Amino acid sequence: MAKPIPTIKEIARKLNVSASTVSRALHDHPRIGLKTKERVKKLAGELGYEPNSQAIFFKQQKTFVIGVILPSIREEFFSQAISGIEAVTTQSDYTILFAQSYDDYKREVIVAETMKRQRVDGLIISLSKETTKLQHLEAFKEMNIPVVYFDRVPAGDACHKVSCNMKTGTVEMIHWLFSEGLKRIAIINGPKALFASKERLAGYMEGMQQHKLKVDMQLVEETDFSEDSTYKAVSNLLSLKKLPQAIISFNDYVHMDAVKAALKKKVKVNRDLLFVSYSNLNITGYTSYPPAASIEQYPYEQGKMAAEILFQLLNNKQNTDQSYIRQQLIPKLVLH
Amino acid sequence: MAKPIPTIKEIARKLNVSASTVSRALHDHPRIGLKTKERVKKLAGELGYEPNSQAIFFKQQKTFVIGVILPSIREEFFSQAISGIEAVTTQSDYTILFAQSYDDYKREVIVAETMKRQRVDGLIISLSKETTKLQHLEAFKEMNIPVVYFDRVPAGDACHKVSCNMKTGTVEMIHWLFSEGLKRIAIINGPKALFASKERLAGYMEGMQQHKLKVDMQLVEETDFSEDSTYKAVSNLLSLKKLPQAIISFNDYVHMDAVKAALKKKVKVNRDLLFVSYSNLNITGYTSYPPAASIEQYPYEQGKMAAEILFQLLNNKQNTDQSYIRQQLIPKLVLH
DNA sequence: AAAATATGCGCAAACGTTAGCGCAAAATAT
DNA sequence: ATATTTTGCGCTAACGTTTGCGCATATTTT
Repeated sequence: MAKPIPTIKEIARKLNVSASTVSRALHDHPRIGLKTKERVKKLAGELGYEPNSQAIFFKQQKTFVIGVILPSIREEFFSQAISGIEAVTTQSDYTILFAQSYDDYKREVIVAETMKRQRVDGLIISLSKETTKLQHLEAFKEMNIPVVYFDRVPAGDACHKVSCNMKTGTVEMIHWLFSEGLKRIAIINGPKALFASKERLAGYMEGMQQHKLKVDMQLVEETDFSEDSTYKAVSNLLSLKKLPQAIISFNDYVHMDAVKAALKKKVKVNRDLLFVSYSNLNITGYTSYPPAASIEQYPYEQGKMAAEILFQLLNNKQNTDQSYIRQQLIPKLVLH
Repeated sequence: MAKPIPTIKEIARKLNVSASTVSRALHDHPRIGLKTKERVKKLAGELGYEPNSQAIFFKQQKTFVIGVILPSIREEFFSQAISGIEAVTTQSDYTILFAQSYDDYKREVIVAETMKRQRVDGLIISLSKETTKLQHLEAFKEMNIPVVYFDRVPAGDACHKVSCNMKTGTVEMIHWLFSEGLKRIAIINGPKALFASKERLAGYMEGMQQHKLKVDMQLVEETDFSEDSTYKAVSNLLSLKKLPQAIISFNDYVHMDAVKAALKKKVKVNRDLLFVSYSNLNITGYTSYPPAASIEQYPYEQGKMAAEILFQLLNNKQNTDQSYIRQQLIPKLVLH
């Protein structure tokens, strides 16, 4: 019943040869005779032999597995990103050990440790929004396991990372809004701690200043991404004496909640008040009020690039070159 | 520079004790003296020792990894399902080896083989829509690796599976449509090969017959899930002499494309023609024309149940009981 | 015919960890 | 004081695979 999983040893025993001969025969080693090779391969086929990667990788101190930690796969942004990663790993016969942090720092630490124990060959991670300390990830460096961050990346320079330059993107957005004649531009930003929020804010400031528009901090709101929090932000903006003419939402999800809130307040969306956003997700195409413009952040490409950088690091094991790779994608403003 | 990854051996050497003592000390084995335990744990902490799961699992012939193969994580249904799976695996210190088939049979075969080589302890899979042969998965059984199917399950009885009873759900849907006074009910079904399509069709037939509505096969269309294909299906339905009063779409994605098509044809969606669907995804809440009713298929719960069944099988390794576990969830009709 | 080379295969060690067994010394019971 | 138990630890083998080395036998070159 519980048929034993066929091993090289078993094949060797049945064929009265040594395990090394079987191993070499299966790998077409030149020093093994043709007849022996055939006998081995035939039996291996019949038995349905599958090499035990666990054993091989254990011996080689390599797993051919890379860890991927994302905040939440339910977000289209991340599900596209992981597909980009997968596109690269598949080509190199790597597999993905997957976990979500659910934007929970503690969980991120736990799953990171699990992956460390599993001896992933490398790690690709997009940080949880709570994450400020990086010890759990520094530990990978000490074990010589390369880590590549993407999208939600740490601020410092001492890491490999891929991200979109949201500052540039935001400046471009402001340009466009200005060219449409809109001057009172509000922004619903993410939590201040997020690097992504800082970038957006910096871009907002710069864009406004480039057009000699004075920055009114009443127009800068914040959301923790919950629907309630976004609702509050919209309420605040709509209760200003001088109403904003445009609202930039942190991403398409915030955008959708913001529109929902505005509709409740009887705002004529995209007529009285223009809504624009980041991410450019497919789903907004199905909604009643897609953003008038959205900044494409290329999640698939970001994932792909992160994976490519990781493989570059894996193949440069000698690590002669200690510099850090930092790639920035130029986001694109997409008009709808 | 390339600091060696700390091992038990290294700790043993530095402390002048044997490797077995270190191993036992770290596991709080009663036969190890208190002082020794402390010395070992202290050094292990300083060195940042992490047990090498690869080695342990190799020895134990167990990986504490389960494979998960899904058609596409971009679909909210599957991203919810994997979260359900993860909720269970986390509790048991298992990790997820993840891959997508992209609804491509060949890819499904390839990733299944990779997982076999990686010696996953078990596999959870939702079949690609192209999959009709199951040899690549039968191979797992021969290696005594349990396989649990969910949602897109094989038709036969000889497997463990979790799914929603879409026949019941469809009958219920017809009941409701009938109670709303609608009698000419069309359905845009999925590819005939899919078990899910067969179930829906069976439910459709039964529902119609229960209300003495004659089944007009002109009202039964089919889509391969591409936007074009769905567009064609809608066109066909709208060119019938007697127009349908309601359209049941295979899922919410088909529904959204169907609505898009209908709008192009100047149909007053949900007024002249009622659109209903399956899946009850969150995103439809943000769309202009959410389905008037949708059948909740509990993806999170399906994933969770599949994982629970898998663990049940893993813990019953003796496999005394050779029966197959088949769970059916009762779908719920949600009105919008 | 002897020497050099090529061919075909086995032996043994190694990767990191665990667990059964055994052995000495210390502690307890007789 | 002797017998028994307990405590603390080391030795060894094992998991499946790969690989350097070595040893025959077979083939080719002088």
